[in-house]
Amino acid sequence: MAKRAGVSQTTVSLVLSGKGPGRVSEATQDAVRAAAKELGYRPNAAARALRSGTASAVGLVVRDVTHPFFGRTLRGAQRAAREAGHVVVLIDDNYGAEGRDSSAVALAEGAIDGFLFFAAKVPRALREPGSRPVVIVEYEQPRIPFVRLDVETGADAALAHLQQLGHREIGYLRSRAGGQTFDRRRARWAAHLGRLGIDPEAMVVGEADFDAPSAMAEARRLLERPDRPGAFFADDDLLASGLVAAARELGLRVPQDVAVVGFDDLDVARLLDITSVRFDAEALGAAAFGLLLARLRGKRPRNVVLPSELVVRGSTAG
Amino acid sequence: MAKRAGVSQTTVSLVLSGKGPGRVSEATQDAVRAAAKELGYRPNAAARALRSGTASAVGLVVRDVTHPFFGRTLRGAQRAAREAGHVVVLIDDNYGAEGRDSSAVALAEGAIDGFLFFAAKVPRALREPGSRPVVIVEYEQPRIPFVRLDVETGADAALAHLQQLGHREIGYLRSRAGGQTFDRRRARWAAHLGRLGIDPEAMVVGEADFDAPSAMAEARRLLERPDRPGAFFADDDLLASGLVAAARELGLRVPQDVAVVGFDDLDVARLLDITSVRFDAEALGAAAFGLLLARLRGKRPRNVVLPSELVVRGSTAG
DNA sequence: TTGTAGGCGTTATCAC
DNA sequence: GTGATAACGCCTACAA
Repeated sequence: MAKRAGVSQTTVSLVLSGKGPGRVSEATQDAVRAAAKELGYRPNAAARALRSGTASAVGLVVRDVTHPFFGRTLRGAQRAAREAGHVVVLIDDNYGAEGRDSSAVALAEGAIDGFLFFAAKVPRALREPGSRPVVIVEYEQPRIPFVRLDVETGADAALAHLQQLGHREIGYLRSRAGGQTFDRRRARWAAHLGRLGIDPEAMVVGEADFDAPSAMAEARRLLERPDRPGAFFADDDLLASGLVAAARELGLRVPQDVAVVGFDDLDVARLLDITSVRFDAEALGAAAFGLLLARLRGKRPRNVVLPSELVVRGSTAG
Repeated sequence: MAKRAGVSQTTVSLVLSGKGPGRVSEATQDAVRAAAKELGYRPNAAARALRSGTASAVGLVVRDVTHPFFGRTLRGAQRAAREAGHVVVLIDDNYGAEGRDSSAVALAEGAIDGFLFFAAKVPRALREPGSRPVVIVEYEQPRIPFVRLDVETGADAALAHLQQLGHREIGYLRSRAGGQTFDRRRARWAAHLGRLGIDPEAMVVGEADFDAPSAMAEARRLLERPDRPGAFFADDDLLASGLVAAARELGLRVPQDVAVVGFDDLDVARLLDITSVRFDAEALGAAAFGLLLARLRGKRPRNVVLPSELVVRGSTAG
């Protein structure tokens, strides 16, 4: 024990947990800190968690850690967590059909103070009263605080932009992985076409996974259809990139033959010069952690909706 | 306590920690499990960690969570960890100059069994005897087990491929973030040029961050130089993508005017049709966790070097 | 096959 | 301003 070095034990706890000032003399505090440093002593987090009932750790459940947008969100959450002295435990359920409590969630009881669900449904076990607080990102469920992006405004801006360029018919490359955020994009697209008197059901629509081979293959299929429209709306920049890359392969000119808009403003959108609806992913992650922290402190935080911004590039307005 | 429901307490521990068979009767086991489920009881991980000295959690320290290659590595590590009943705690030091112990490392004492360092230097505090086990990924330090990629063979294959296409002079777009893995790439490039009697110091070389704006800006600068060589070697596919995108902007034909090779076989390499040295990122992460697990079990595992594969695409052999 | 008792390292309460 | 003491929930002898 480090107390050997100085004099006491309670005092060590007081000093090292930041409750020294006002209770422990400056001299003693310095002595304790010096001894701790010398012995390389660190308070045991497990013991602290057990005794205090709070672990300074939050779990982050995500469906796909490999998506670039998530990486940025993760960074935002992780930074905010660190600033608050918390740690982030990662749980990748890889689109797993874990209707019941994920094993990791179970595993972490007592070692995790609360959960952030990223675009994933909260299992029943965590919805019961008395269970740990939860915040959802990019998803909504009754009675659970959430942070999400204003995809509606973003989608409307993108669609209006296409209309302004003279496009009436707009195809759609959707994400195979469903989710509320994509449902919202689809709803705006359908509403937009509806206003123009076009039946969305009759439109050219495809579906792909979030990876280049899948996106390109599906994009090729769509672009080769004889009824291919002059513009495409994609759930995400990876999918939009598939469209642009496939168009080039097929010898179609972008934007003259096909215009494309995507979402998220990923690096790939800049590289392929794709018009995109931008969101601040880091802010999303940080806001999510902020809400969870507030909940952990017993507050009832207000939900957050972050704005979007349309970034026009060569894939629409060459 | 769940023991209320059935009969005992020791028994609950035995059953729920999987040590029931052979010590506890089937009937009692079932009763315990039923009661636990009914009460929604979960063993407290903090108490378990305190008592047993093992937390079933590993820390993963990384310099940049947003890099796509890391996302895949993370998935591999996380999956392997979950299969072994462990959890991954993420620590993003964002290229931070944390020479001393990162606060997160300190924070996690007693709640983390060991560390995985991804392309990051291990702080002194963790190198001292008696501290928690560490495994390094894509980096080497004396006396610390590691997993890394065979970048040398990959680089040689890429350089030989360019030579075969008739390229003698090869420019280089480097990563601004240093690291052993990039030093190795550079060494092979320099050796290759040296063998051809070319001074690497006199070659066209640039440096950029791992993001599209930075890569494209630097690529533009390199491609506009009058002494621009006919081929470029890039530390990574993001940087290679910057070269290809900039070349297109400048009206240069790829691969006729500029050939480009990158590393990692990221999605962006497929989208931009870039020749790349592929590695299995998930296997890297899984192997790293495997080594750490072995160390946690008191073994002295053998280091791992994973192979590479050159994927030839249109950026070199159109 | 099951129960009892002690202690892991902290923090909180209460005396001094 | 500082020190003793109990308890957080679990695991592991050891006893029954």
